[in-house]
Amino acid sequence: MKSIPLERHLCFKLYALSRQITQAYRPLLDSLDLTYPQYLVLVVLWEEKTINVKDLGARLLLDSGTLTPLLKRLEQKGLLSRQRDPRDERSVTIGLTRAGSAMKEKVAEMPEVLKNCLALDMDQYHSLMNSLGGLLDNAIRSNTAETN
Amino acid sequence: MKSIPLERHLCFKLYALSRQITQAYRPLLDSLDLTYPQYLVLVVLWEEKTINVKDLGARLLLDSGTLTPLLKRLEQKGLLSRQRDPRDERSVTIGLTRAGSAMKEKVAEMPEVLKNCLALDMDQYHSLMNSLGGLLDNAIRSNTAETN
DNA sequence: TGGATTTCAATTGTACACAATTTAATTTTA
DNA sequence: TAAAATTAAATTGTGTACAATTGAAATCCA
Repeated sequence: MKSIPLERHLCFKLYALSRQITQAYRPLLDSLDLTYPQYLVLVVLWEEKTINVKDLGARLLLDSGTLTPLLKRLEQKGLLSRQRDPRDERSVTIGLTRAGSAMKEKVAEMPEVLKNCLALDMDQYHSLMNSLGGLLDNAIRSNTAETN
Repeated sequence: MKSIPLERHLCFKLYALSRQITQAYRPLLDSLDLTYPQYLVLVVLWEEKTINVKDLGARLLLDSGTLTPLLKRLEQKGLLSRQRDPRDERSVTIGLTRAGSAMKEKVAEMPEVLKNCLALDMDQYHSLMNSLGGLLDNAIRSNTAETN
């Protein structure tokens, strides 16, 4: 049986590219003592101001096993607060501290870093964004469909 | 300052899509007692028959810190062999066992799994493959460029 | 040629990912 | 309404990723 070379694997291109982008962000994020997933949590919080772990997980497609320790680290750094919802003690509400809000200004050059890394023009950017958006929706639907 | 919503982040789409594809592969890979990175190592070996850790790392963009324990696990499962190169004792040569070669037949439906997950037609597939290939090259070049 | 440098894999330590389980709280329903 | 079922986070355990260091071997070069 003939095997398909690594370079023809779409999954590998996505996997490798995603990691390379994280590498490109690393110098800036390191200087802010942030990891890439921690940055993504802040992106959501700059949008939402407040969100519980379940909804944050739904946005980032991450579960509490990943988020709980990550959120504790961000809390340790003084960037966010975690508190049980008094209306539903099962739920934990995440909110930004002043330092967490202020971090938004410090990551202003993130888009520029990505642009330099990928060397994409606006047309390619939007086209790729649309393709990936559709594929992500398909993949989520496909993975969510119960095999009953 | 206005913040960019998570959904407009190209990096997040790539990061999330890559993980969703791993999820789609999981049932099949689980049934074979393989992880996705372990599968990728086998993909390279089905191509090369034999390769050292350094070259394998260059192909997969992974370092020995990731590969050494991963390769030991594949060796434990009896899928590959690891041995010091007698010509250069610093180098470790990886080779497939019969079971490792035989695994190729068992992952035959991987492309079909991906196709069902993403619902891509051939044109979209090739177009995306080309875009991602170019971007990956750019990203690697950008990340490799020393900041001297 | 022999000490300095470089190279390769392994090791150490931190931080994700994610399946599976646990614990506590809420909701359903008999 | 009280037991059963469900839900939300946290916990546990395995396996990546990756920076930094280590140790051994090969290469450089004065």
